[in-house]
Amino acid sequence: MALQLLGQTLVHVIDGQRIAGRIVETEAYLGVEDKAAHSFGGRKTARTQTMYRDGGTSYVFLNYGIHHLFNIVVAKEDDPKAVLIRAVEPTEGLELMRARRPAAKSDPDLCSGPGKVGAAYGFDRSHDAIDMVTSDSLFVELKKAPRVPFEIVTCTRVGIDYAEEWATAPLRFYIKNNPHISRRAE
DNA sequence: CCCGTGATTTAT
DNA sequence: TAAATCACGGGG
Repeated sequence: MALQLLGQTLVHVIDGQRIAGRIVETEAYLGVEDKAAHSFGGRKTARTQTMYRDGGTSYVFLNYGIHHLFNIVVAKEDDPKAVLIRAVEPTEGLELMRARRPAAKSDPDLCSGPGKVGAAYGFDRSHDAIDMVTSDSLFVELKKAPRVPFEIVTCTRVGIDYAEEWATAPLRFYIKNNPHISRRAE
């Protein structure tokens, strides 16, 4: 699912204004087996319970006390798998994004990282556990085939060195040569 | 390189 | 109740 989401459009409507962008970088978190996942070992707490919802639910959590990271739950109920949206190529609402991300030095820097996406889209804990299938303010616009074909790079995930053998699992995906990703593999 | 920042989790 | 942890980003 992390692969299918690449190239699709993430939309957030605030006060009738659309913030949108093309998903260019994702990471998969594979539920109870994955030592890097919040739901590893079947952990079900106040924070992680939204990971146990049905696919299409948003999962937003606060990271390092500063950043709201946006994920999409992707499996069936009680199977806590999710995809982290790590980077987006902005397409609509650039002015709103710039206002929310004063530190960004250029447009490609607006959403080139998971914390940046959270800030630019205005996400916080109130955006957690939303059913994106029925929501008219937070959803993914799906296209059957990408307008422009792209190559995908597969590599290891970022910032999970503690996860032992799972730290090297090839579960990060991004669109090759896209200037809006957080960082290149090598 | 180094550090802020604070909810969540896990250890006493 | 206390301490450690952490799916990051910005500034030197």
